[in-house]
Amino acid sequence: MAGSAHPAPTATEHPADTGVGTRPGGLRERKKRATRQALQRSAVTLFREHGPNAVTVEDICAHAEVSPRTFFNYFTSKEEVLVPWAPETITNTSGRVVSRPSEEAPLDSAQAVLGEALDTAMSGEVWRDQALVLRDHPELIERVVTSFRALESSLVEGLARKTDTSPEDPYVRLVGASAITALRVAVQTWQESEPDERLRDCLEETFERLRHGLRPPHRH
Amino acid sequence: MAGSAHPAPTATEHPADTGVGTRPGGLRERKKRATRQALQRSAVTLFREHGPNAVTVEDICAHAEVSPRTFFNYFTSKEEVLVPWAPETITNTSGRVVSRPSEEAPLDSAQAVLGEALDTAMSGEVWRDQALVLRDHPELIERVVTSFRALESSLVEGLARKTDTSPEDPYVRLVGASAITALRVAVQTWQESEPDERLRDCLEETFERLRHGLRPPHRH
DNA sequence: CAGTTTTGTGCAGTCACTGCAAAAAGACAG
DNA sequence: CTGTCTTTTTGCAGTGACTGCACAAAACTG
Repeated sequence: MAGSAHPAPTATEHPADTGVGTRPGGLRERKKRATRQALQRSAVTLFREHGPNAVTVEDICAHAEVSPRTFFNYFTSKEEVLVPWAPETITNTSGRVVSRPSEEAPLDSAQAVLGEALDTAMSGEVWRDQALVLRDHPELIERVVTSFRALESSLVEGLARKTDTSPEDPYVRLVGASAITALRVAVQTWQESEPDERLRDCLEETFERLRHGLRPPHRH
Repeated sequence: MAGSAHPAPTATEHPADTGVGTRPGGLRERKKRATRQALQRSAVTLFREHGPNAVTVEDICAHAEVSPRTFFNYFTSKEEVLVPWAPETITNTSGRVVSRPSEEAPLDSAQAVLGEALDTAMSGEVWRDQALVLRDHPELIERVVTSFRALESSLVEGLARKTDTSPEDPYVRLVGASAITALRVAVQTWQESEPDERLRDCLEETFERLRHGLRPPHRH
């Protein structure tokens, strides 16, 4: 049956890579998601409680009731549980950019797509604790930065396709990188602002400054 | 002798922190610099030859002819040898920003200061190999990102003092973060450009795009 | 139920990194 | 030169992240 959807189903897949053709209703799928979520929730909770340094992978797994070895079937490092983006979000980003209106400026497309990504992230159950842990332990950014770069790459690829250039084009690269930077600064600003401040507004304001060429704000 | 230059000379200092009052001519000072340099040169060279993954701290120390334990007296992680900034550069940055002309726009001050920092880094003997290793092994950026954040912090602090605001001010933060991003993109672009391209020009062009609000370039 | 595929687990091993205490070596006064 | 103080190097023992491998357990399929 060479015409099957899976040309090479023989390859052993790791639990983390949800095979494309796996039906969402299966028990395996549900268990996999449950395990991943349990590990992430346990880890983030313990990080928040005792500080990331004091928490070992063994602790996390004890709390999630799985074997220590299993942790690394789902996350490549202890701190990866702090990544706010679903793998799917990163993958989708380039496509979302492409399907923005063609007359829209690249920076605006980036803002729109990253805004959606942020909404998705914030709807996750662990978002708040993730953000707090990262705020209180800036060293951990090291371990999370790779996922931001992945998001940036996807963003840049989308922008390149949309503007019919290459992902190596300096302009497109700068827009992508600056957009991610704006995202980071917006979140940081938002975290320190009044509780009723909306993240969407912080993001808008930050991108607005970028559009104004980072000129100094007016004094009154 | 409480009147000495060192009020508390009893504290045990680690070799990495060059005590403020140490005379530059002393044999200790020279040996310390030599050891640090030997370790860095050995590490970067071996990284370039066999790939960072295949090189252990033990290998590095064997090549530099010091004990493995000594490595961690100078660097906090194996990959820290790839940081292009001298610790001094990071420290000086805020001051350099402050001493820029007062009428200069913040983004321009940042460009000027980062340009100098880049010149300093490029004058180092290991710069080229550092850059190549980082280009060929993007995963390692994780371990270097902290030093970029430190540079960013120093930059932001200088900008805040210069514009008489606080380092938490969203505008100042964004300018600092964007400037570092521009630096990164400029270096990346430069690495892929023709060999006669000047890094200074890439930097100028990148900042120029930022000043133009990241508007799309004109089509001809 | 029997066979296949995927997921969980145990085990052994490598290696980065740390604290501690003692050895080695430079600095300095007399 | 000698003894003393300070700084740097080193050895040692330990923790814990992470990996490869082989096998057990569980889920899917017919």
